[in-house]
Amino acid sequence: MPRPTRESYGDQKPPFSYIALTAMAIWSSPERMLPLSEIYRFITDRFPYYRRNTQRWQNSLRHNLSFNDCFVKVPRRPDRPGKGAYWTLHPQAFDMFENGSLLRRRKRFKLHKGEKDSLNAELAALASFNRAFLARQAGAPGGSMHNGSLYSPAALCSRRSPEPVEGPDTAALLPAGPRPRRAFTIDALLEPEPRVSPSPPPPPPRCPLPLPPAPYLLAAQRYHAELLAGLQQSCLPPLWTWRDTSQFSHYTLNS
DNA sequence: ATGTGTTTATGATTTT
DNA sequence: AAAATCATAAACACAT
Repeated sequence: MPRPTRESYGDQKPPFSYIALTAMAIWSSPERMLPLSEIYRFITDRFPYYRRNTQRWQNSLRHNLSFNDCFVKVPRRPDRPGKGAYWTLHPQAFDMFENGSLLRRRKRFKLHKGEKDSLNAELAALASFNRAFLARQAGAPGGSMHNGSLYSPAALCSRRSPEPVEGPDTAALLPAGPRPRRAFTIDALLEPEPRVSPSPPPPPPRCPLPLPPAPYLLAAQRYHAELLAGLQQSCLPPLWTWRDTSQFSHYTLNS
């Protein structure tokens, strides 16, 4: 029998759409979000078919990322420099595949105008937020950061900001859902955390400085934490589980 | 220059 | 048959 483990499809094209492949990649990552290059890598690592043809399928993949509302482009955290943005799945997009099987998509995921606008406002706010952070950081000497989870204490939050951080201050919420979410505005993010969840499991430990703790950095981290919380809440009971890529039936929700 | 993203267009395939 | 989904190409902007 054809060895059933490891890179099973060989040179055959796997029966997954690009949307499915991308969803796998994103969902297999610990943070549920990946930059483009790592999505590529996930696919080529597991499916030899895609080791050739590059340029072709990668173009298609990029097309899918920007065209489909189920994929959300999240700006990089300023303390995580790198090439592109991160891509994640929209919290409401988990029922895209019927029964959770990645083989065939059940319904198209399309956001309505208002929802899309809200989300875009959020992301734009975060982007300008990050820009302001970086600008400020550039203006302040001293702190040579870059070291894993740097929390460069000084160097930020020094004097008045030379440029008024101004982003869309629409009180945008991640659309709909019974999910209680905090408004994502710069002001809201800069405020002290209003006790989000009973168990605060922020992997990056917050610095307990009461007064001037790198507000931008904290806010960006807070944003990511909330995004993750939203994702996990949406899909927690059924988590992606697959042991191996050898059988597509393993690519199901909750198995 | 190259990697990322966005967008429009066209044809194939699948679902209903 | 019509509609939805999917694949591919291609033009373009933007940033590094």
